[in-house]
Amino acid sequence: MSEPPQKRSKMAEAGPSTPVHNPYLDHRPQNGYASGANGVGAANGGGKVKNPLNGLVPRKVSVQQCKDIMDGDVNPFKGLVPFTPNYRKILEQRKGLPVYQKMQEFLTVFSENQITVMEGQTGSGKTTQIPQFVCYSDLPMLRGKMVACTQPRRVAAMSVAKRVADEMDVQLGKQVGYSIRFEDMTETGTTFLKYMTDGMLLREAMNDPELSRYSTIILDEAHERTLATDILMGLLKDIAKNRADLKIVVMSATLDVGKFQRYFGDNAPGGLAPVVKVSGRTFPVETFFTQEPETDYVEAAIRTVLFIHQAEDEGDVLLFLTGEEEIEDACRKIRAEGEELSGKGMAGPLLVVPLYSSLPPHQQQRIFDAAPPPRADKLPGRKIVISTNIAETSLTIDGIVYVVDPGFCKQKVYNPRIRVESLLVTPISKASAMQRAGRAGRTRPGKCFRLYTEKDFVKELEEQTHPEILRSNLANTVLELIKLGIKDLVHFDYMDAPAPETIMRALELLHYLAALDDEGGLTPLGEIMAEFPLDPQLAKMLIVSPEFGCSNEMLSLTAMLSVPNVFMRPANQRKEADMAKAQFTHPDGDHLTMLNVYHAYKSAATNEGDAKNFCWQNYLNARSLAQADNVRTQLKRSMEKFDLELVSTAFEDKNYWNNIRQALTCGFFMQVAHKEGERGSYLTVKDNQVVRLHLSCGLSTTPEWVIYNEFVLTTANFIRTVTEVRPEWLMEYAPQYFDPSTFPANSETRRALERVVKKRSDKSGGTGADGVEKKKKKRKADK
DNA sequence: GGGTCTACC
Repeated sequence: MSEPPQKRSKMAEAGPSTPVHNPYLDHRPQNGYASGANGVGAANGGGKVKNPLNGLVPRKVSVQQCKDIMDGDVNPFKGLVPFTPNYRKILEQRKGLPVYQKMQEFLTVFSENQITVMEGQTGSGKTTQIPQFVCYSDLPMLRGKMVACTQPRRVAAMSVAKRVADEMDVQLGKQVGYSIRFEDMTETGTTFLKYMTDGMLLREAMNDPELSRYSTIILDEAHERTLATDILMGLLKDIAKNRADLKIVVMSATLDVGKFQRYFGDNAPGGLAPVVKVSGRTFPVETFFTQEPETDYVEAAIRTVLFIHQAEDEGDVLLFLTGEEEIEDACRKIRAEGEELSGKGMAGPLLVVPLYSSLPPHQQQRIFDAAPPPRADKLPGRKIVISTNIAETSLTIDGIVYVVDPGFCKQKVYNPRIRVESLLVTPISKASAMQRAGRAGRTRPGKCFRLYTEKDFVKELEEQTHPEILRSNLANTVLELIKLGIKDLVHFDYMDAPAPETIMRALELLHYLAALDDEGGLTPLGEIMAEFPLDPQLAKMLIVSPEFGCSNEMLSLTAMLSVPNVFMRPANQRKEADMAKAQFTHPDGDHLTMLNVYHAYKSAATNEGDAKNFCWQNYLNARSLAQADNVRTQLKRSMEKFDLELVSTAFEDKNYWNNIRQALTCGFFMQVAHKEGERGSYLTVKDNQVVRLHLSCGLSTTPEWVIYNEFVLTTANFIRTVTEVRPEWLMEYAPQYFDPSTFPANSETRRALERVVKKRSDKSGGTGADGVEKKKKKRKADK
């Protein structure tokens, strides 16, 4: 073996604390590293093999020292066992990645700064390589620390961790692992590089506000600006002030890296955090615009796809549309037109494949099928994928050469004034348009057809998509922030601050749910609510449910309400699907129907095959139900953790369903609508929005008072997943919210509430104690 | 008559 690396290190010589030997290595036995079977002594055959880490000073490791580790004979992270041939094969590939050329620059910036911004285009290799460079330099294992790298998506966290484990020649779940909801593939004391979802790191911060187990935190895909990443950025900026030992790397793909530099540059020279840029490895994409704006983008898109099929060279097409119905419709039309063209001998055969998230996995897989072979007359076959935004970031399809971009997508928007989150078809941003175009150049040069004018692109499209934090109801986020110890939510250092009204709405909700006290701190109930991975309303109804003797049922219901819709309704079998649903329908409300479905599923599904069969026969989404079951298990563990009783009322008891509806009321009393007039029209309480019951609603009558799970804004205002409630419950469990004197005089809602007050005082001669308290006493008395 | 972008805990 060559001379000890530190003698060659210019970097180490430059540092003030250049040691003769590495002081950190003296601590190995204490911090659990290199002990037992993985230990240095176990594999090095009597100390003849030198540890490549000897003499390295964490965070002052030079590029040469890094390369010595990578090119060495033994794996210093795995008990000095020799590297495998596979390791060397992958290493050669790694050396070809653009980011490898930036190792020197990255290590220098990383060594000298607390916060580093990394701009890397797709295909640069930053997601796999930068965390490894950080590990070589940071050497977290020598101090019992970890490097975290966050991802917006679970699959990414899993697949990248697997790849990096291979690259580092270690077993996944040992030195390199991942942590996502439902799955922790890490080993305490062994794992030093952990890929995880951003939401998972945020959860960890709730119990470890300094994130003290990490020496470096890498936020990847920060340009996506997920809610969790945005909150983490604010937190990390704050934590970094108190933890000089914490390093932060923010990785982004877009050109708008200046915003990250400014945000993280408070203490940097010129107010800009240092940036390292690395280009990607993609092929050029030629972009075309229309001359005139299109009036009907779906029609224009279909026309363009057929034009490409007839006029362009071989290569698959990706068309972006906004939703399931639009996509299925376009698929049918393109298939029909394609067959006609093919029949006339004007074009080759087509394979048209839809892609959206609610599609069952085996159908999603079809996007990877090969294009049909050419016909006898040599006209090439072609695959057309018609997709939602899922193909923009989450799924990559190789072989796409042509992208058709009508310029729209469905986006969540939140209106705090009426407290409604809805999906709207909106123009995409420039950044999104660039991302879509890039999908054409992954395997060879491609073309992107934009169905809007260049002028509109330049003048009308926003630079970036509005970050999620500006488009969401923040009830959940605000609860998390308070749990994280953030006192002043309005002045928290957001990269983009949400509207104060949005925060106010969240605080108001939490206050009414009794999660917050008058000083804005968490109540004991609020503390528990924050621990549940649920919206506050759902958490509340679950936590109070033991008082109503129905916590087993509420576990099932909250799980069902936390997963995508379980009812399937294929376009050509709507009648059959509706009939199947009717078997489960409870006349008093959709929440109760969902519970019926869950119970039927559980009794039918004793094994996986039966479960799938039951779902198939009843037009139910097997994936959703399996997910609900998974969620339920997790929630049940939380219930047990907080000693919340798991109880049921006997099914024969006349209060079985009422108890469930009352617990529901405790969580959702702010989502109540009151019937106005006889034409099936409702008015939401306080916000006074005119709404109608959604078509999917299974109520047998139109009750005077209903609780709804969702407000949907499509062709009109609808409320979805609706259950009848009694006004007595509203006034008993949410006396403040339903105090008649807080409603406008002469409003129909106020008069209805006053009638209830009168009826109650006639009956009992008084108002009585707080509802939940009374209920508690009643249950105690029952025992 | 009317019906679900994508993720995450």
